[in-house]
Formats: sequence, C-alpha cells, structure tokens
Amino acid sequence: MASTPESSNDTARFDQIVNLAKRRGFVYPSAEIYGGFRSTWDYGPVGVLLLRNVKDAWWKAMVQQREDVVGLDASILTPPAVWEASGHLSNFTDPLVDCKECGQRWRLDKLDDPDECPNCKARGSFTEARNFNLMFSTHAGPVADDAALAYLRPETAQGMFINYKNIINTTRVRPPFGVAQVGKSFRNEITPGNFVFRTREFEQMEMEYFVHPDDAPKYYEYWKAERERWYLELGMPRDALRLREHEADELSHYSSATADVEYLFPWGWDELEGIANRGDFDLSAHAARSGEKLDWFDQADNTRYVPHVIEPAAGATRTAFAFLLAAYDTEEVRGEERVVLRLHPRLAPYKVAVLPLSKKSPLRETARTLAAELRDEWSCEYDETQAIGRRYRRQDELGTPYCVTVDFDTAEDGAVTIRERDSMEQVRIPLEGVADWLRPRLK
RNA sequence: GCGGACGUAGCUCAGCUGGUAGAGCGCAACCUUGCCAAGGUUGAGGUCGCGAGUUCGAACCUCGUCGUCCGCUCCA
Repeated sequence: MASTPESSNDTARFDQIVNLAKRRGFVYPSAEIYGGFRSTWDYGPVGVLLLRNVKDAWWKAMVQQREDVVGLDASILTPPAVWEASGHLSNFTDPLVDCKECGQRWRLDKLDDPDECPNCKARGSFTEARNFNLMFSTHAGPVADDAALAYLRPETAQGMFINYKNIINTTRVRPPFGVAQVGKSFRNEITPGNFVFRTREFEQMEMEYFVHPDDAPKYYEYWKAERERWYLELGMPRDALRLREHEADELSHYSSATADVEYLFPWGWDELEGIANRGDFDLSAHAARSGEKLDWFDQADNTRYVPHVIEPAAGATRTAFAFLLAAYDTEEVRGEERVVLRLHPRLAPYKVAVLPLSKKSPLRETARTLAAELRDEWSCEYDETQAIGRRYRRQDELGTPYCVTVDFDTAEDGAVTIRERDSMEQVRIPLEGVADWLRPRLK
C-alpha cells in the first residue's frame, strides 16, 4: 500500500525532475501545440535514449545473456477470442453506476448495498449499470461492424501464450524456458496521472517462464530475487527499492501468488514490476478456447503436463522514470547549485560529450573528428558554445558520464582532458587512446 | 467522471480597480577570457491554453472547452 511521502521536500523534488524532463528534452506532453492530450507523453531526443537504454538493459539480462529465454514481438491488434479466453473481457470490466441525486459515480461490484449511494445516502437513485472495459477497442477493416471488432492489447503477455505452440515447434526450447517481449500496451485507465507513472498507453517488458508444475514455487522465488537484483545493479538505491508480497485479496484473476518490486516514489511506495505465479491459467484457457493442445510431453518421464508460468512483468516507461528520479541529485559548487543525473553509464542517454575549449582552429576540427570517431560506438554530444563550465553543467543535467575537452595544448602534446561526471576529476589521455579508455568504463 | 486550485516568452514569474505585454535565468551571434553556469555588446521568441460572449476596448469580467496538480478508483 502506498505510504505517505517521507517529507514535503519530495514534492518539490518531483516537480524539479518533471521540469528538467521537459526542459532538457526527456519528455514532452503529447500534442502540446493543440492543447495537449491527457495521459499521453512523447519521449524527446534525450528521453528516447534513456528509455531505449532501459529496454536494452532488460533485454540483455533477460534474453541475450540467457540460454533459456527467447524473444518475441507480437501484434498489438488482437481479435476478441484472445481476450475472451484470457479473462480480460469479463475481468477487466467494471460495472459503473451513477447516482442521479448527487452525480457521483460508483463501481457496482464494490458497493456494500447495491441500492444505496454511499455519498448522499439516497436509495434507488442509481442509473442502470454500464459496463466499462479497460481495453481499447477498434475495428479492423473498412466496415465498423462487430465482425471486424479488435482490441489493442492491455498486456503483452497473451502474445507469448498464443505463440506457445509456435515457439516449442520451431525452436529447441524445453521447460524451464522463457519467452520475452518488450512493447506497448493500452489500458483505458479511469484515472491516469503522476506524470508518466500511470498512462493509458505504456510500454511493458514482460517474460513468461514455462516450468514443470512442481517447479513453479522454486522459480517464483528465483525470479523475485533475480529481478530485484537487476534494479540494484543498475544503480537503484537499496533503501528506495523493496519486494512486497501481495495479500490474498489483492491477487488478480490469473494469479495464485504475486510480489511487486516497488520503488519509493515521491508519493510513496509504488509498483515497478510484478512477479506473478500464473499457474496453468493461460495455457489451459487458450487450449480450451482454441481447441489446440498447449502442453508439454516429457519424453524422459513419458508424461504430459501443462506448464506453469512465472511472469516477471515490468513497466518500461515507469522504470525509466524511476531511474531518473533516483539519479537526480543537486549539490553546491562555488556557491551555485549543480544539478547532476547520476545515472548508471549503461542508462545515460549520452555516454560522452566532446567539448573544444574554443571554436578556433584547430580545436574545432580536432574535436569534431574525435566526436565522429566516438559516435561509431556511443551516442555522443558535441558542444562548442559558451564557457566550458557551463557546458559541463549542461552535460551534468543530462547525466553524461564523461566529457572530453580539446584544448590549446592538444595540438602540441596530442592529448585531451577527460572529465568524470560524479567526481568532476580530470585525467589527461592521448587523443588516439580515448575510445580505449572509455570502453571498459561504459560497459 | 465528481469536488478544490491553476494555465502569461524554453524556464521561474510580474502585470494596480479592464486601456492593447515585462523582468530574471536560459538560448544564439560577436568581442574578451581560456577547465567547472565569468564579463561586455547585440539578438531571436508570446494571436497571455483554446473558443465564444460582455465592452469603444479583454491577459484581466462571464460561459464553454482542453490540459495540469491535489483528493475518490488503479496495479506495469
């Protein structure tokens, strides 16, 4: 459950970070020149790099570095049958009623007495219940009739389940194995908010891990620990991260056990990722609905079983936001406030910036040549305007871990100065050795 | 969706009881300087969220609308 913010400073800090995000090109409100469009955000030139780095780090840890996990990119448009089988058409639907007396709206299934309005105590004043489904629907094809009804997926997970048969038939995976996917999902949330934390269009990083039923509890524990470790490894502070087991009444329709990885947001603890034991709910449901046999035949034991699923499901957009919050730091340097994003180098939008001390020849040419060379391996900024101290501050605000400065001595000694973001310390390195020096540090 | 607050340059804001928009910072150019937001000169930018209405005249008043934030639902 969300607790109260630790202090009022958190709110001020939150505002500063949201402000920085807009000012420096991390996140813009969507359709801003038309007055904006609620709950949608555009990731700017810097934000897209941060978000991509988060997704890449996840993919590397969850797919690339594992022999037991394969990737997938399934379609967003989905026919109704998938969501009938998954339970989303019935369980993602809230029956809503409005009170004709006071205008308040209620969920019928959450009322103690279906005839009494808790707000104004009027009886029998409710409108007829209208079903509100959290899924976005649309029509595929030229005619908007029911035959063409389609849904935007509210989670990527079902893509893995409906491709289960394809994957076991076309690859050599065998339980325990996982299928991972990163992509957008859509939920018509009643109340989006908290900047990019809850939005109607969002990006998920989900993995379905298929195991023998007896092994499910073991892998549930394994993935909880593994996922928590991932956040810590990328620099999430230990005291701002926790693992919280769900109570029985919190469990969703598909889950027998769920734990959340939570981050201490300015408004309190809130979810980054859920690790759920989905049992055989999904495969069995799709097997029943589709008529396909979605199970596993174990030749060694001569047994057949429906695998159980452990699912680590993370929100990519909110995770990127959490890393941004965790990285934001201010300190005083020579009487001026210094804003610095202490992002892990793997997450930093730009890995390095090249800054000639002057625009004069040959500093500019040398610097541009170096930047072009570094761009072959890393996203690299080049900045030659205004004083050098100001340019360091600009890079600090973007979280760039290293700045390379070409100065008046470079033409003489063939060396440049590399300045480190966190310590602000400087080292002198031969021009041609810059990439070799950076490589191990940006790993 | 309901209640409360708000919406003026990229950012933070000022703008008296309606008279036709300003500051600081930032950004850009040049000069000076030459390693942590330095100094000088110059400059770019706003149909005051959008749309109606009242008025001779609206950033200021009225209505609507869009959006943001705070409270009720949510779970990546």
